[in-house]
Amino acid sequence: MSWRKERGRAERGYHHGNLKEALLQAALGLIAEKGAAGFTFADAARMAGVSPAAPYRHFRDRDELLSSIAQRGFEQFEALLTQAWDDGRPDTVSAFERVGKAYLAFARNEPAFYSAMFESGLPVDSNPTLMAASERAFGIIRAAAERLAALAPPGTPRPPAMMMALHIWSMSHGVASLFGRGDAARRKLPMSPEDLLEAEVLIYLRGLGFPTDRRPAAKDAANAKPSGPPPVPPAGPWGTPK
Amino acid sequence: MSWRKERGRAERGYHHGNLKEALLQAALGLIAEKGAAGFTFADAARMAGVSPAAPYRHFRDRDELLSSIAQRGFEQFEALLTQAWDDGRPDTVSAFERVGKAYLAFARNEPAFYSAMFESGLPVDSNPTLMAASERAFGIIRAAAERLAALAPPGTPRPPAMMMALHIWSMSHGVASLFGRGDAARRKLPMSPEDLLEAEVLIYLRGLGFPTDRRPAAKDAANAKPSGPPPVPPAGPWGTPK
DNA sequence: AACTCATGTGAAAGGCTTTTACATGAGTTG
DNA sequence: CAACTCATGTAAAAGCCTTTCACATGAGTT
Repeated sequence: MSWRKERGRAERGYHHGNLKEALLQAALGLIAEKGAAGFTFADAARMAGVSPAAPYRHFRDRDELLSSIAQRGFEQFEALLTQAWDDGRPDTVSAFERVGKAYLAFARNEPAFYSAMFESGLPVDSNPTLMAASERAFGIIRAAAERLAALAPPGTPRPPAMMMALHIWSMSHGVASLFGRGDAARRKLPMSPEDLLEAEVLIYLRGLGFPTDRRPAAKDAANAKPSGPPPVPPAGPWGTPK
Repeated sequence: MSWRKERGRAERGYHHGNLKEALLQAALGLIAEKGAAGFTFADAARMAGVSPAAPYRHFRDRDELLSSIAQRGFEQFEALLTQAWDDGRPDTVSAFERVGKAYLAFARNEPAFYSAMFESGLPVDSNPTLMAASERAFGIIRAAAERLAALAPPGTPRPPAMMMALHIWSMSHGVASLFGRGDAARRKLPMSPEDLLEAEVLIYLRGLGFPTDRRPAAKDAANAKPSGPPPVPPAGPWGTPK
C-alpha cells in the first residue's frame, strides 16, 4: 500500500525500508480487532514480516508503540474536532453540537486510536508530548465552550467556560465509552448514541439558559417562556412529546 | 483474616482451604495496584501461596476470574446505588444527586472493581450473569430517573425516563473515567470530580425544567408549584455568580 | 572500493497461560 | 477404624510473548 513492499518476506531484502510505519499500521489494525490489551508486539512484527526483535529498533518497547499511536490519535482527534467546530459556523450552538457528534464519530470510526488514547491504561500524564497533544485536543472543546459562554443570555450568571468544556467532554466520553463503539456494541440502546448525546447536550445547554430550539430562529423556548402552560409545547430535544 | 491460613506455605497443608476467595482477594489487590491489564493469574497464585496451576481448579481461566470480580463489583455497585438512592428520600432531586456522588465514590474507592467492570475489555454482553448484574445496577439509576420524570413540571413535555437514566449514567461514567480515579489522577481539574458532576447534573435537570435551587430543601411538593419559567436560581450550580 | 552505522536476524533468558498426569488428604461409608 | 473417593494441589511441559545481545546486511557516504 504505502511502499513497494507487500509480500511476506521473499519480495523484500534484508531491510524493510518502512518498518516503523508498517508497525504502526499493523498495530492499529490489531488493536482495532482485539483491543489495546490484546495487541501484541510480536504480532505486529509478524504482520510486517520481520523478526520479533526488529520492532525494538524503532520503539523502546511495546508501550512506546502504544504511546505513538495515542499521540497520532490525539492529533487526528484534534484535527477532526477543529474541523467540526469550524470556528463556530454557522452558529455557535449547532457548531457545538457538531463537535459532540465528531467525538462519537471518532470513537466509532477509529476504535484503535480511541482505545490507545483512552482505554489502554497508558499513563498519559507521564508523557509530556502525549499530554500536550491531549490538551491541544481538549483545547478545541474549551475554545468552543469559551465562545458559547460569551453568548450566555444576559441576566443569568455566566457559566465558567472551563467547566462547560469539562461537562461536554465528560458527556461525550461517557456516551462514547458506554455505547459508542461500533464493532463490540456494548449495550442495547433505545436510540443511537448520536441522538442520545445530542439530546443530552441540548438539555444541558438549555439548563444554562441557552436557546436550543432546533427549528430556524425560534424563540428561547425553555427560558423566556411566559408563565402558564404553553398551548403547544415545543418539541423537546428528545423528539415529539408523548 | 478470613480463615486460619495466612502464612506463605509452611503453615498450611496440601490444601489451601479457601483458595477461591484468596485468589479473588489477591486479584482485587493486584488490579487495584497495576490495572486490569497488568494483573496476572500467576501473580495471584503466588500471592495465595499456591502453584500457578492451582487457580484452574476454581476458574476456567484468567478471564473467568476477571468476570467474577466484575460480577461482585456490579453487585456491590448496585447495593451502593440503592443505598444512595434511598428510595428518593428526602426528596427526589437530592437523592438523585446522591446517586451521582455514589457513582464517583465507587470509582474512587473501588478502583479494582471499577476496572474489572468497565475498563477490562470484558465482553459484558457475552456473559448473561454479568449482563444481568450490570442491568440490575443500571436499574437503580433507571428507577430513580423514573421517579424524577414523574415529577416533571407540568406544561413541559415529559422526558423519557430511560433517556434520563442513560444521560445520568453517561455523565457519571464520563466524569469517573476521565477524572475520578484516586491514585492515578489522570488530569488536572479546577474543581473536584464530585463538584464537577454535581454541577453537570444540576444544569441538566434544570434544562429539563426541574427546580434545582439548592438551599431551601426543595421538597417534592415543589412540583405543585404553578408553572412558569424555571426559577433561575439566585446561585448557579457552579457557585456564586460572577 | 572501503567504511560506517542504521536496521534486521537468531538465539536465549525469563514470564505467563494452560493442559495433563499424578499426589494428597478431607469427608464419607461400612 | 480402615478403605475409598473425589475435590483440590503439584510438577512438568508446550507454546507464546517480551526483551536483550551479539552478529549480519546493505544503503549511503567518502
